[in-house]
Amino acid sequence: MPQELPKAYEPGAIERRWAEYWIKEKLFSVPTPPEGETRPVFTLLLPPPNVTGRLHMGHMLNQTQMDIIVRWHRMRGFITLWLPGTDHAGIATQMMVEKQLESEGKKRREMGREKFVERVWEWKKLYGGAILDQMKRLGASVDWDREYFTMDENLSHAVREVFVRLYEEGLIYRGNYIVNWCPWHETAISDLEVKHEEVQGKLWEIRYPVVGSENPHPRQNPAWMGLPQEQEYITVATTRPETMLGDTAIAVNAKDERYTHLHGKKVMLPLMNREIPIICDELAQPEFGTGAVKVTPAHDPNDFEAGKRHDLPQITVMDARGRMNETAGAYAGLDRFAARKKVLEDLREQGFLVGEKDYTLAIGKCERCGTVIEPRLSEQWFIKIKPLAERAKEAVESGEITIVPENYRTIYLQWMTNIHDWCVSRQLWWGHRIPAWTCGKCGEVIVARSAPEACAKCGGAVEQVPDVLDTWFSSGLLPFTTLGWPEKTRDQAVFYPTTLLITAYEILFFWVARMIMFGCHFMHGHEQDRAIKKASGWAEKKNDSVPFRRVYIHALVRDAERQKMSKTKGNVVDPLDVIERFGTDATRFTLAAMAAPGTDIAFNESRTDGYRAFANKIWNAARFMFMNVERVEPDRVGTGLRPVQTGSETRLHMGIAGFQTIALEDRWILSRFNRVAKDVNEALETYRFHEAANRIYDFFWGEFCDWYLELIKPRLNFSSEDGGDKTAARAACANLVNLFDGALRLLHPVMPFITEEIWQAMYEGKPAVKSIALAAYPQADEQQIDLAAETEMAILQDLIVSVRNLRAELKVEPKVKVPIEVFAHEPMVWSLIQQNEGAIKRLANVENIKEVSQHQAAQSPARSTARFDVRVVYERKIDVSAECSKLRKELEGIERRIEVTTGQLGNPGFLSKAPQKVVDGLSKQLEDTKLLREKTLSKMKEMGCGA
RNA sequence: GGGCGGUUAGCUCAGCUGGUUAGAGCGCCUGCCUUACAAGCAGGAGGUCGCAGGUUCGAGUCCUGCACUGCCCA
Repeated sequence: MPQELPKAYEPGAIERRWAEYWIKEKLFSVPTPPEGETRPVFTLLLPPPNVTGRLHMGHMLNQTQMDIIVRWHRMRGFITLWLPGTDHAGIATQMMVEKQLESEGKKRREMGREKFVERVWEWKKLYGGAILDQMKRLGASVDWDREYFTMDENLSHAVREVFVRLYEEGLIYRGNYIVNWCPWHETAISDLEVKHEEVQGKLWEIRYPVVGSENPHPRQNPAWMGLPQEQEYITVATTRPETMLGDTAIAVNAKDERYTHLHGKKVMLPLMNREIPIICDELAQPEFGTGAVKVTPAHDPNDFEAGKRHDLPQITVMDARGRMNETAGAYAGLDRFAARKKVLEDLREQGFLVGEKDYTLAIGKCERCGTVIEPRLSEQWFIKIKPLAERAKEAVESGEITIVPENYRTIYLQWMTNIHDWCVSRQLWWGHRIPAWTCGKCGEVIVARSAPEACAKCGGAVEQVPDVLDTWFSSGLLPFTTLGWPEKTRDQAVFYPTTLLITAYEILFFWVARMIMFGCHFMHGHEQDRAIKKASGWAEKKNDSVPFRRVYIHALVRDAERQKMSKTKGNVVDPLDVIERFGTDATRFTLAAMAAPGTDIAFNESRTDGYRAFANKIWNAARFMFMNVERVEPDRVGTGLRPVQTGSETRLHMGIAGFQTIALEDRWILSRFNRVAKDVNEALETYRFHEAANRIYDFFWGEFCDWYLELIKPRLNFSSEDGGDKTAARAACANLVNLFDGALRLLHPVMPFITEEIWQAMYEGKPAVKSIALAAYPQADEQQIDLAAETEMAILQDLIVSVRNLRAELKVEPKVKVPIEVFAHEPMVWSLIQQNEGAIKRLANVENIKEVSQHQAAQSPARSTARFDVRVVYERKIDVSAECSKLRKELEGIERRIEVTTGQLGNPGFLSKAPQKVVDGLSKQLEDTKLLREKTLSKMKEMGCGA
C-alpha cells in the first residue's frame, strides 16, 4: 500500500482482469474432501443453461443470487462447491443446427441421422461454450474443473442405467396414446411444453343424418326447426371440423331425454359416407350446445378416453406434419388448415353445415416454435409417475426439503397431487437415445444397458428404437449423476444432498419436481457423511435421499414497464450490454437490491446508473484512504499496511480487529459496522438480497462516507496549522484501513470485482490469501455495539443538520461562518457539544459556539429539539409572515400528535395490552412533543405571530 | 373454470412476525467546482398506503367484499 488508484472508476478493465485471475488461480475448485473432514459443506448445482443459450437477465439474476450466497458461504469457511454445466437441450439445439443446415441448402433427413448428430457435436464444440464464457464475465465463482455437459459419456451412462432400472421396476411403459404433437418439430412434447393461448375462433355446427329414422317430434326440438321432416339429424358443434373425417361415434348423455329415442341408432358421417354409432357417454354434457358431441378418438384426448370406454376404432386422418393422410379420402394431402376450409365448404354445399358462431377458444401452441399443437395418437414411452410423486411429495410435506417463499410449497404439492404420467420419448435425433431395441422378426421389445446382439425370444435381428429422451429426463438426474452415480463415491457422501437450489418459478415443474422425484427414488437409503452433515447444520434431517435441502424460487425479471421480456416484443434487455455500460458490479447490485422475495423485478436502468455511482463512491473513498496512508505512513509504502485479519480459517473472528475506539465517531462507526454485519448476515440467511444490499449501501455511503470520513479528516491531517498529532493520525489511519477492509469483505459477495481490486491494492498484491473471496466474512460482535455512542452521535448529527437547515433558510453565503448559541437540556448534551466542538464547527460551518439560556437559544432563527435549542446568530431580515405561517403549520402537526398520543395513553385498553416498551416510547414522545409545543408557541409570541 | 400474486411519492420499488412522526433510489426545486468523489456535497418540496366494510387498545401490515391488473394451471 498504497498503490495509486486511477482517478476515475472504470469497471471494464478491472472486472475482466479479476475474472481471469479467479479462473487461472483455480480459486473456486474443490477437490474431493478426504475422510475425516469436519468442516461444513455447502453445495449448489447451477441450473444448466442450454448450450444454445445466450445470457439473459433471468440468468443474470439467478447467477447473481447464487454467487452471492456461494461467496458468502465460502467466506464463512464452508467447503463450497458450485457445480457448473450445460444442457444439451434436445429440441432447441436440433432446431438451431437444422436452421444452419437450411442456410447451406441441406436437409436433416437427406443427411441421415448419424451425420446429423455428428454435425450437432461439431456445433457444440464450436459454440456450445458461449454461455459459460458469458458467465465468467459475471464473476460466477463456480468450480470450472467440474464442468459437465448432459451428454458426456458418464452422464449418458447414468441415464441409460436409470431408464433400465425404471423399466425393470415396471415404472416405464410404452403404448399408443394421444400426445401433444408439434407438426413443425414432428415430435411429441410434454404437457408442460405446451403454451395455452386464448384466440377468437369459430364454433361450427354440423348436422349428421340419423340412419333409418324419421323425425317424430319436428316442432318440439328447436334444433330441428325448419329442416326437412323426412330426415332426422343430430347437430354437433366443433372448433376443428377437419377432424370429423376421423369420427367414429356421436355421443349423447344418457340422461338427456332429447336423445333417448336415438340410443342404439347410427348416423351417417357426412363427406365420408361412413356409418357411425350413437353412444351414451358423459363426454356429452346436456347443458353445452346441442348436448351431442362428435367423437374422434385419434385426434382428441377426451375422445380418446371415451373411445376406449366404448371400444371405438381409432382413425388417424393426419400425418406427422399435420397434413391429411390417405384415410382422409378426398382431402388427403391437404394441410390441416386447408382441409378445414375445404371440409367447411363441402359441408355447406351439401347442407350439413347449419351454424357458425364466434367463439373464444384456448389453443395449445408449441412453446418453442408457436405451431398449433395437434393431439396425435402415437406410440410413446411413459413414466408411471404416481409412485415417484408419492415420495417427492412426502419430502416436501415433512419439511425435509423447504421451499422459499413458502407459497410455492402449496403450488408444488398441488401439482404433485394432480400429476400425470410423463411422456419421455421424443421423435428427435439429438439427445439420449432410448436404450430399447425392437426385433424386426417377432416385434419383441428389449430394454437393456447395452445393445443386444439378437432377439432373446426368436433370435431375429434387432434395431434400436429411434426416439430420444426428453431433455428434462437427464437434467432431472444431475444432483447425483454429477457426483459420480451410479458408483458410490466419496463426492456423493460429502456433497449429496446438495444444500440449496436457486431457480426460477418457470422450471419448478420441469426440473425441480423431477429432480426431487428422481433423487428420492434413486438415492433412497443414501446417507451423507455424518460429521459433515452435522457441521453443515443438517443433523436433524432424516432423509438424505433428497437432491437438495432447500429450494429458493426467485422472481422474474421484467422490463421497466413490467412487461415480460420477449424477443417478439423487442424489449429484451441484454445483460452484457448493461454490463458494458455500467459494470458487472453495478448490474449485480441492481438485481440484488431489487430482489425482494416473491415479487418480480422491473429492471430499470436508472437504478443501475445509481449503483455505478455507488461503486464510484467506494472507489473514491478508497483513493482517499490511500492518499492518507501515503501521507501519514510514508515509510510503510511498499510493505503494505496490513489490516488485522487473514483467511477464512479465521471465520469465527468477529467485529473489526485492531480497531481503536479513540473518539466518539470511532465508537459510533464500530457499533454501526457490527450492526450492519449482523443485519446483512441475517438477511442472507433468509435470501433477503435486497435488504442485504440496501443495508450495505446505506452504511457505506450514508454513515461511513458522509459522516465518519468527514469526522476523521482533522485527525488525519496531522501537519495542518491547527496542530495535528502524528500519533493520532496514525491511529486514525489504522482505523480507517481496518474498517475499510471489513466493509470490503462485507460487500464482496454482491460486488466482487471492485472489492477485490481495492482489497488487493491495500495489500499491494501480496495478501495472506489469494483473494478477498477467501478472506473471512464479517460477523457481528455484540460487544462492539455501543448504544451510548449511537445516541450521542445522533444528537451531534441532529445539531449539525439543524444548523445547516437554519443556514439554508437564512440563505447564509456558503463561505460565511456563523456563530451559534445553544441551550442544552442536560449537562451530558453540553459536554458532548464541547467535546465535539471542532466537528460541529467544520461540518456546520460554524464560527463559535456559545452556551446561552433556553430563552435566548429559542429565539428566531432557531431550531428546537427535546435535547437542545440552537440559534444561528445572523443579521438578516426575516420574512416574518413566511416564518409565522411555517411555525403555524408546525404547531398544527404538533397539536395533532399530542392529541393522538394523549388519547392513546389515556386508553386503559392500550395501557393494559400494549407492551411496556411501546407505552414507554409513547410517553417519552408525548413529553418531547409537549416541550416542542411550548418552544414553538414562545417563538411565535416572540415574532408576534399571534395565535 | 381453478389457483396465486400485485395496487404505497411524478417514476421504479422497500416496509419481514400488527406498535412511537410510512422509507429509498431516480426525477424535480434551491444553493455549492468545500484538494476522495459534480458519477459529488448541503438543503427542500412531494403520500387520504386501490375502494368499502370488519377485527383490534392500535391496521400500509390481519379478515371479508369490490375494482383494476399480472401470472400459472386446465
